[in-house]
Amino acid sequence: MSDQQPERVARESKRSRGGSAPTIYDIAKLAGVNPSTVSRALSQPGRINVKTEERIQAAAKELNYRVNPIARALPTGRTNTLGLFVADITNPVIFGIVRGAERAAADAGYTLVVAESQESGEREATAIERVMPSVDGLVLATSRLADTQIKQIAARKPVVVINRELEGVTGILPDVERGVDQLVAHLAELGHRSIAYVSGPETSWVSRRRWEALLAAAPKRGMTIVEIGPGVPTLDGGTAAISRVIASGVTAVVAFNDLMAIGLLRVALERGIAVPSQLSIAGFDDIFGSDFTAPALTTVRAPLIEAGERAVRHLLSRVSPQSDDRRVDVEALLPTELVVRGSTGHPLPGAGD
Amino acid sequence: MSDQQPERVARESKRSRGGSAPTIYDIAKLAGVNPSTVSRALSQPGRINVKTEERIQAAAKELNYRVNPIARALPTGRTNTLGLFVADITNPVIFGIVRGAERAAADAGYTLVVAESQESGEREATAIERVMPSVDGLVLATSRLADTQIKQIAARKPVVVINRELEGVTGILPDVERGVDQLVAHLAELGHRSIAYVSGPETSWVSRRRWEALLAAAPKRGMTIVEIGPGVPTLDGGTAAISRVIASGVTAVVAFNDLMAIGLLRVALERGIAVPSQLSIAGFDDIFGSDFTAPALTTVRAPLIEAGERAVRHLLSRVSPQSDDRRVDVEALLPTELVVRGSTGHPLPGAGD
DNA sequence: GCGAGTTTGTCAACCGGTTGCCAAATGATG
DNA sequence: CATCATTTGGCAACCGGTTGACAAACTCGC
Repeated sequence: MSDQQPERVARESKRSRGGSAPTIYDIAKLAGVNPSTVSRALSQPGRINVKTEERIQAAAKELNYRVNPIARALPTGRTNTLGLFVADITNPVIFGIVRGAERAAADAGYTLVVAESQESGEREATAIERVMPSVDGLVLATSRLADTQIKQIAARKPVVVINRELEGVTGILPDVERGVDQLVAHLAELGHRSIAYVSGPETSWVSRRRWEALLAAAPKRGMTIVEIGPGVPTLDGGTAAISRVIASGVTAVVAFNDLMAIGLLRVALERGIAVPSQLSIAGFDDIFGSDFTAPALTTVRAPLIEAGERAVRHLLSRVSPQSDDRRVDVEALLPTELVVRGSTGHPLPGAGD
Repeated sequence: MSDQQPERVARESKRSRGGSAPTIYDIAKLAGVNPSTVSRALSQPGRINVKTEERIQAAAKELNYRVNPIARALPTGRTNTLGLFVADITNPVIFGIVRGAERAAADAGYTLVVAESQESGEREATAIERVMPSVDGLVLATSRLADTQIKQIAARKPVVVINRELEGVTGILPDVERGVDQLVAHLAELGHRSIAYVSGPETSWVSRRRWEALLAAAPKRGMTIVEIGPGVPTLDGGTAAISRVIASGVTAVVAFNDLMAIGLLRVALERGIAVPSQLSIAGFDDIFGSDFTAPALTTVRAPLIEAGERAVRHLLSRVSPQSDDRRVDVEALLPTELVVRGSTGHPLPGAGD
């Protein structure tokens, strides 16, 4: 029976009436070879006779062929896509991470899916669940998930977390001590003897780390330090803390992040507190806009773009080991550094008393 | 011949040794039905006997089944993914758009792919080409592509452009006149008689529109207006324009966007020019941080989150018509409004002469 | 000129769903 | 109880690539 390839014929005829994108079958027909040969020619250069390969390439160009990533992903399981999950995409701390990640992914020919959990662990879990099957790996930048949840996810797909330490999961971490030491030294040099730390969310690993680093550094310089918080990591979280800061009698306050620091700065100025002479203020991250304030904000800069880049590059090295010769150094902590601007200065004699 | 289902058997046995995610075949086996029945039960509730459907649901739950979006996308062509393309993800104007788009997409169960062209039309074209087959539609937020290129893309997939007017392509546009009228009226009221507009990139549709609106509004209030530019839409672009602004002798300057306005503000203060008494400065967009400056920036706010939301919602209505009853009103322009802060004020007598 | 070793390209299964078609089962009706 | 209409669910093709196995064609040495 001439059961040749009825369905194939049907397909060709359907295809020939244009419309949808060209497939390797179209190329195969045009070049007079088998579809699998086309597939090899396109994805494994050298596997095929040069002459044939050229013919196929020509046909592909003529049809303006683009490989269909979805069709390719199905049998291979490789989607050439990475997922980036952030808690709040409008938080300027995120921008740098997103940019670095996007750039590193695009450079490697990968697509980046960005999802925002809007500070909700539940939303985050849902989004991850949905995206999981169609990505090769995930970057969790400011996860609101519990450690165990993250570990479960990491057991299914390669995961990199940023600013979080988790056993068995690669973390991109800042060298908190470095910047904090610089900051504390800077404040000590200016003549401050007492600091307050306005902390961020209770669950924030970063906030704890910053506090611990301050707690270790301050006594070494003969300074006292108190913690005020926890608070929400926003402008409002900063403004809300001002009373307690003032009540504490310190001459310098370090906020969990720049947003809170700016909130503090604003409300301090509103209340007629001179910055920095009556109260020095410093933040963390050096976000966009932190030099817009008057006085501009002293802050401990974190290399956010590099964090995003490194996270993605590490993920790529795990996803496609051959891709990059130079392995990403995940172990090394990201260097943080103090950026001195106008919001810190010598305390007035008697300030803070 | 008992050619029963040799391959299926092989598959099952492979699958049974765990590892990969459960499939509808696993569910089918567990529930004792055909895979196609499982597919129907899961994607067309009601098509199947209630009793059977329940059994399948139970099996799915037991196996913790998640539909594989890639496998689903292949035969249907629907990926449940949208693409968002921006020129510069660190530009604060973008943040709102991204957030609005992400939220609207997530709410509809869609995944958002974000790609950054880094101001390069070529990169943008490449990224679009790569992502195109795996998205159901695209939002171009700050495209650097030529009109004809965009039209070609729009012919292949649903496209929505933001802040750009293009025949045959849906555009989400701001009501520029509204905010500009308010701004010009505000300046006139303060006593200004001459304005300069520091324009953005030559190719920017928005910059042209803003200039046209100013050009129309200023004379109505008996004010003169000059254009200075084009310039790059960044802080540096603003600072670079200061000499020409001063030379023009105006008492008020309106910058293409907030970044340029802040650049102008900074360099003006550095040069000892009092703001606003010697020079009033205003911007556009009301980006994050535009109220951090001293004085805070007067600006024409654009509802960016809504722009992103509306873009995606419109796209969704085209992609899955049944999804939403209420159609998105794309025609309506997004209302812009003046936000008065400290950077505009009465000109000093003799200022600008 | 012939057998061994390589290269090249074809066959067909497969990834995990979706869906048109149809037969069996069920239910309604006379 | 027979007949016809309606559900219900199975079969198999299909989406567009990838890839292991293998046969045909080609190369080479003796």
